[in-house]
Parts: sequence; C-alpha cells; structure tokens
Amino acid sequence: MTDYKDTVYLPKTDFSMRAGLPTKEPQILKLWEEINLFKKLREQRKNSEPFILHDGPPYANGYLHIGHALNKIIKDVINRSQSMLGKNANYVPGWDCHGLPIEWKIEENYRKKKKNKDDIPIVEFRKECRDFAAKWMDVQSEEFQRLGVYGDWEDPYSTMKYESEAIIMSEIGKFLMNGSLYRGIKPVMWSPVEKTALAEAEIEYHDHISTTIFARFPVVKTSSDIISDFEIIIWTTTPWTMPGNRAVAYGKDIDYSLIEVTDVGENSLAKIGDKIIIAKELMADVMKEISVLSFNSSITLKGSDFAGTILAHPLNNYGYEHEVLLLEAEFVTTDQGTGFVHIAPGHGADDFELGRQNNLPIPETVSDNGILNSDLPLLGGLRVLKDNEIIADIMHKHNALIGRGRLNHSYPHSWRSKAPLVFRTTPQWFISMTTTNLRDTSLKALSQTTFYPPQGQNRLTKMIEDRPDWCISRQRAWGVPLAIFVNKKTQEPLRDQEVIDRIVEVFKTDGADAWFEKPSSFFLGSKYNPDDYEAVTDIADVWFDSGSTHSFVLEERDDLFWPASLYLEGTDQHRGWFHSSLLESCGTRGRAPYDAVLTHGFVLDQQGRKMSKSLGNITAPQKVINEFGADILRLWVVGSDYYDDLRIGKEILIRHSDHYRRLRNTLRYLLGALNEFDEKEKINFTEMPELEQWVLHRVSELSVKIQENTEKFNLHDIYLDIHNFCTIDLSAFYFDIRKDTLYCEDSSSVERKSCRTVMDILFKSLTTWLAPIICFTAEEAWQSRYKDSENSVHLQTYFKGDKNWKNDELGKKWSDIRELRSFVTTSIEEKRKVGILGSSLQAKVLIEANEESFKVLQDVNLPEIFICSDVHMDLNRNLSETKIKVNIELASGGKCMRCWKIVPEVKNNIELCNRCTKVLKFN
RNA sequence: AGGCGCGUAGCUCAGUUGGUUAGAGCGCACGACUGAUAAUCGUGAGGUCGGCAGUUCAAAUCUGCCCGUGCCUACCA
Repeated sequence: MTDYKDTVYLPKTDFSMRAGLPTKEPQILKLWEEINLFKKLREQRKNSEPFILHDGPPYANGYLHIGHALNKIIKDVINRSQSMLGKNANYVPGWDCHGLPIEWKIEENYRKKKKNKDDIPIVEFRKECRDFAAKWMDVQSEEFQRLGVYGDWEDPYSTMKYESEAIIMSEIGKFLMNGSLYRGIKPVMWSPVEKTALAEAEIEYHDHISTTIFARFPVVKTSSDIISDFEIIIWTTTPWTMPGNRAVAYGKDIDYSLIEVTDVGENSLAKIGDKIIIAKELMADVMKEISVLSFNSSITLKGSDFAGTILAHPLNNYGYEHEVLLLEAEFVTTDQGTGFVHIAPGHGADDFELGRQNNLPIPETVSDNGILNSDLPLLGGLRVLKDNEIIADIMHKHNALIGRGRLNHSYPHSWRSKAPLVFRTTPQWFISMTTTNLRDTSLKALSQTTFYPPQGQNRLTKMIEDRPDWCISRQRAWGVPLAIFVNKKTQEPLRDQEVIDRIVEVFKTDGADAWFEKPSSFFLGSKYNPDDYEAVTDIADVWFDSGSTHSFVLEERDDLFWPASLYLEGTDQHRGWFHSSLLESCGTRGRAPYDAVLTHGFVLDQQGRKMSKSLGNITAPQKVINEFGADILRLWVVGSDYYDDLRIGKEILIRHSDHYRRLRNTLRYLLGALNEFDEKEKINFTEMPELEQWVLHRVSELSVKIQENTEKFNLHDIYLDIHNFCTIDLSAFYFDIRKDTLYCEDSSSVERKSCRTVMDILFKSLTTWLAPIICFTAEEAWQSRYKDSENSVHLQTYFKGDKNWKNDELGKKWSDIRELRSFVTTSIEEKRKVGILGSSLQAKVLIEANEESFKVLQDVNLPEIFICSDVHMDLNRNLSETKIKVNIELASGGKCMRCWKIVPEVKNNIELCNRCTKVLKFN
C-alpha cells in the first residue's frame, strides 16, 4: 500500500496551536514600539473623522487592580474598534495627581521619621507629593501598556502639570467672574488641636466621657393650647452646642406624654409643678435619670400635633432671645434621650440639613481652636470639649436644665493627635447650582447626552436634581490653590480678570506653587493695596481638577477635540467624574463635555462577592497576565456583560481560555489552509459553488452587524457573534465539509480555488474583527501570514463584505439544509453507537424526504454536505410533519487510500478513487 | 435608611412588542477520527428562568411584596 499523505494538501503554518501569550505578548509590544505603531496610525488617520474617547484619570498612587484593567481594556477595545471603522481614534491617557491619599502617604513618611508636617514648608511638601505621583504614573503607564492599551503614552496628561494647574485656576476664575462662586459655610469634622478639618478616613472612634444635660425649652407659641405652658425637654451630650441651637426636632409618629411633676428627689434639678413633654416610650427612663419620684401624665400627643410650635431657648432671658422652631425630622428616634433632638445647624450633619431645609440661620459659635466666641452671652470664651461641666453649671444656675449626667460613649477622635473632634461650620467656597442656572443647564445637557446603558441618564439626572451647591474648597495642601483674594473689609472676593490672568500666567510657567511662594502684591499688581486683601489658602476639590480635564486636555491639545465623543468609566463615576465634568463644563461652556457616556459595572469574585483583602478573593491583573496573558483578560472583558457587574476567578478565566482556543485554532486553520496562497487563485463570487457563496453571505451579514455594534459600542455582541460564527458556521460546518476539497482536490480546480478565496476573505475578516479584542493574537496571526511588521493589522480597517454577497434567500436555504443535516448526523451517530461504523465517510445515507425538504436538498451535493461517501434520496409525499426519514448503510466499495472515501471503483489492487487518480496524474 | 441597578444550566451569555417543548458556546459524560492532533467532529445529560402572590386564555418577559447582591449617598478616587 502506498502512503499518499505527501500528495494531500495538509494545512501548514508556523502559527502555533499553543499560544504562550505571557511570553509572546511582550514581543509583540516590542514590535509595535519598533515600528512606532501609534504615531504611524495617527499620521495615517490625521484627516479622518475623529473619535475622541477622553480618558478618565486614574489616581496615581499604587499598582493597578482588576478594576483599572477592566476600564482601560474596554476603552482600548472601543478605541481600536472605532479605528477599525476608519476613524482617527486618538487616545490620550491621563492621571489624577492631587488629593488627600497622596498627602497621607507623604505624611505617613514624616510620621515614621518623627517629623511634623506643619514644620515642613508647604512648597517642599508639595514637591514630595508631586514626586510620589510621578513615580506611580510611570508604574501604571507600564502596566496599562502591558494590557495592550494603546495611546499616547509618551505624552499623557496629568492634573499636576503646570499647564493643567494653570488652566484649572483659570476655570475657577470663570466661576469667580460669572458670580456663581461664593463663600458660604458648611459643617465639617474639626480638630481644635490641629486646627484643621478632617476627612472621614482620618477619624477614629474611642470612648469618651461627655457631660450630658436635659435642657428646658419653654413653649412660646403654639396652635395646640394644651401645651402652651409646658416645656419641651431635650437631651444632649454636647452642652457647648447650646449657643448654636436654633431648633428642636420631633418625630411625627412618636407618642409624646404631657407630664406634671408631683414629687422629686433630693438633688433633682426638676421642681414640683414642672410641666414637661417627652416621648412616652422614654418616660420611665428619663424620670429616673432626672430624679422625678412621681408625676401625672394623662395626656399623650403625636409628634405631628406639635407642627408650627415655637419655643424659647433655655437661656432665653440671658441673651439668647431668638426663636427656636419645633420641627419635624425623620432622624428622630426613641432609642435614647427624650424623643426631642436639639438642633444646632452648625454642629451636625443632620442639624445642618434640617436647618437648610427650614432656612434656619447657621451661627458660627466656635473658633478654630475650639473656643466659644467671646461675644456669646454667659458662655463666651469657654472651651468646647473641656468646659462642658462649667457650661452645665452656668445653665443650671440660670434655670435652664431639668437634669444632667455623664456618659461614656464612642466619640470621634483625630487619628493624628488622638484628640476628640467637634462638628464646626467653616467658611467654604461653593459653586452655586442656581445663580447662573447651573442646575437647569446641566439637566438640559444630560437630556442631550447618549447613555450606555440608558439607565445612567436617569441616575445622573436624579443626582443633579437633588444635589446642593458644589463645595470646591478643601483645607489641604496638595492641590490647585483657590487663588482668590478676599477684601478684608467687605469679605467679598476680588473679581478682576486681570488679576486672574496674572495668576494663570505664572502658574503656567512656575506651577501652582507660585501662589504660596510669591507675595500677594505680585498678583494684585498696582491697582490694589495688598494690605486690603487676604489670600485664600484653601485648595480646590480634586473633583474640580478632574472635572476640568476637558478644558486642559481636549481644548488645549491640537490633536484632540472638544467635546469628547465618549466618557467611559465605572458606575461609581456617576457621582464622580461624569458629575463634576458635567457641572464644570455646563458652568463654563453651557453644555456637557461629552456626547455620550458609557458606564461599566464592578468586578466581583467568582461567587459574586466584592473583592477584599480580608476575604482573600482578589484577582490581580498582573497575575492573570502572567498565567494566562492579556488577551485572555481582554476576552474576559468582552465576553462578560460589563454593563452589569462582572465576576472573575480561576474557572471563569479557564472558560475564557477555552473560548480563546477556538478563536486561535480557527485562525490557525485558516493560515494552514492558505499556505502559499496566490492572489491569482482568486475566483469571482459568481463562479463559486453555492456553499462558498453562502459563507460570503454570512460574512456580509456579520460585517454589517459588527459595523453597527461597533458604532453602538456593543463589544459584547461583537464577540458573541464572532465566536459563534467560528464555532458553528466555520469549524463545525464549513471547514469540516471543505476538508476534502482543500486536502484532496486538484489545486487548479475551481472548487479548491473558491474555497481558498473564501478562506482568504475569512482570514482578513476575522483578524480585523478580532484585532480590537485580542489585539496581540490578531497581530500574531496577521504577521504569521504577511510577514510585514510595518503593515500591522492595527493599521487596517474592518474587512467589509461585498454588498452582492448578501443573499437572504440563500441564507434561509442553507439554514434549512443544516437543520436536515442534523437529522443525518444523529442517525449516523446511532449507527456509530452500535459499532456499525466509525467515520462518517463509511456511510451511505438513505433519505426519504417530504416535498418541501426534497426541494431544499435536490440540487445540493449531499455526500459533500454530510461528509459521507454516498447518498440516495427519494421523494416521499406521504411525509408531511416529518421532514425527512434517514437510514444509514455502509457505503459499498473500497476505501480510497488518498481521500478515504468509500467508492465502488476502489477494489482489488486499485487503491485510488477516480478523482484522486485524476488529481495525481496532473501533478 | 434612601437613590440607581442586577439575579436564566457548573461557567460566560442569548432570549424581539407576553405566545409552541426556555436557547448557544465552554465545561462535563459517552463516542468517532488519527490528514486542524494538548486539535477536530458527533451524540447526550444539565434549568421550579432568586422566592411568593397577582394581572392574563397565556408570564423568564407585566405588577406588588420578599430574599440575595453591587454601585452611590466622604476634605477617597
């Protein structure tokens, strides 16, 4: 017997079956670097329609986590796919550099060296922050590039570049000039020891003993006569907030008892005959606490009965003559106290909010070192944390209390000084939502923005509707200073464009440090006397920085455009970057800085739990890259529904690797089949067999779909379509059927040449379709074929099918054929199960078809489609419901030693079928 | 606690305006091939569509409640 293996055109390629991505990907990155791919693409597309995905800046303070990877991969796939549409998708990555976390890190270093932050000159401190951010920018840049993310890594943007700081200040200036930037006050956690505001994360809770008081608020005016001579009793652990009291809150559904005291204990501050009101549920506890021995309480009222009542301050007769409103509030509970809550709008979050809603005044009663203002009657000059016993004494002396005590409870302290904190109102700078109609402008801008997914619009809209004015000042060091002068006399900020311009110009050349280095006179010029003005030392909220990126990146750079085509971030950025950018841009330019917004979900572990160090369920992108490769991570992204939260874990990554293998082997098979393909082989569409025409019909169908889905950023659908196409249409159908043609047919035959023409189209289609997704593998396959490193796959555009290829009728016909084919494969399998045959080539397929099926199959080369050796089909008009009946027999004849079909002509000493004999004769 | 979401086979996902027996790929099991070979092909088993209650001739799909879960409500980004 002769071995005919050498006469068969077996697939041949150097594109390996196993990928070895972790080692191969860096080589491909190097190749791209060598040919300067990104620049080359910019040059090639410089006159094309721009697509600007404006990068939301990550914070430069650590290694990348999987969320960063997710975000940048989606961005990259979108950029690359837009590029595949022929657009100029220039992408400039950036970093957010200012802010508290970096300050903390630098401070932490100081603490280790036992240095005090306050002893370091601010400019020196800022320099260290700057160096720290610069270092992490480099680290993250490397990591992003390893993911395959392409962009202008040589010239990225950052919020701390001098030009950026200058423009940020110039943007602040716009708000200053248009009158929407104003000075107001806001309660913050304040450390009297460090004389600074603290962030939530800088606060730790320790036990603290507080003086508690039960204070009397006489009813002054009420619609409910029955309570007119009663006193409302509140309980508080912060007596020092009493000067700031402007209201008392009740719960509308709480039951309150009207109580008359009839007997009291020896040291009780209560007196017989006192008429007081407290929550019914707390009556027993309170009476015991204030040593009331007996009392009458026959009447119960609902909180809602108190609406409209006005009280007097407990020290009403000693200088605190203002009205105290009795207000309804949801946060009132009967867990503790009296069921009434004393409201000092300057000294608590709930208090402030309730005060704001009811237009209460917000008195500033405490100075920055924690001392009650000296002009306060009776209590001026006392210390808020240490003198509460004295405050209680004074109040008692003036008949303002009905009880007092002490309480050991958990209380906020500074993590630096360990000293207790207070809530205090401080002057802050706000951008008004109303004076320039910023809210309305923003809402209108949102209605003109496209959201992916659409729910985002709703979410952002709700936030803009409800949000208060934007507080943009921070009492910190590492940021863009609010370079504003305040007139000492009028307390009005100086609004002079000349001064602002002078500041901006200096920031451009010297950076924002100039604000701390140069004297006021330098900025004020000759027009103003520096002695008349105080320079603000606050810095800007970092959200203002990043909210301004559109101005110093999109507007300032020649290679970008304003507004952006797309902003794309995690769903948390509804509150963050989408939000601040919208406000900033609407406030200065009257519209959103983006045409569209895309949000993705968060990454969870395999069980759907959030990732945390304590659970030990963190998947690090670096680890995935080293074990699987970046292309697998990229496949994970597009293989997931990233509009929702995504899960990741070992099994999930393995599953995606399985999918990857299918794609890789499809490319590999194409490469093998196209070995030594010559353009001259190409066959015209109309001359191709119907099967080839059908494949091209599918290509054109898919091509349109991919085009549309790219325009809608529907990466997930693109991927599903490609994968299903490779698996169902190609591997399990077209490739399987055409093996005989490809391997055994005469190389000059129309059939084989048609097949290879189609294979060529498939290769170009798949590599360009896949290039945005598995950017490394697509390049590897492309280079494996064309061996022309200058001509990267990423310089191409999507392969587009010829319009003539689309033929829905043909599509329908072949999907019918495939349905009938599945009856045949099932029947063959049954025979295989019982050992009658192995290879389907051993089979002769006998078909009885109803009229409809007969019509579909009659002019089809059935042995080819069924991959069997013989088919006999009869029309059976009696079948109607059943489309076809299939029977399988062994084909008669001998096995051709070359193509392995069973044919009658192979017998005795004849080894080859007629076809193979003919093929060999001409070669 | 409120605002915005999510919950379909072991995994990743499809499921049109409610309309036959809820689909695909991977994995798994079994088998075939040994000329895509750590590949390829075929067959098959997997689901009370988170739960309960409604609306309807008909619910994965609409409504309500519940359960689970994520993001947001920070001088974090």
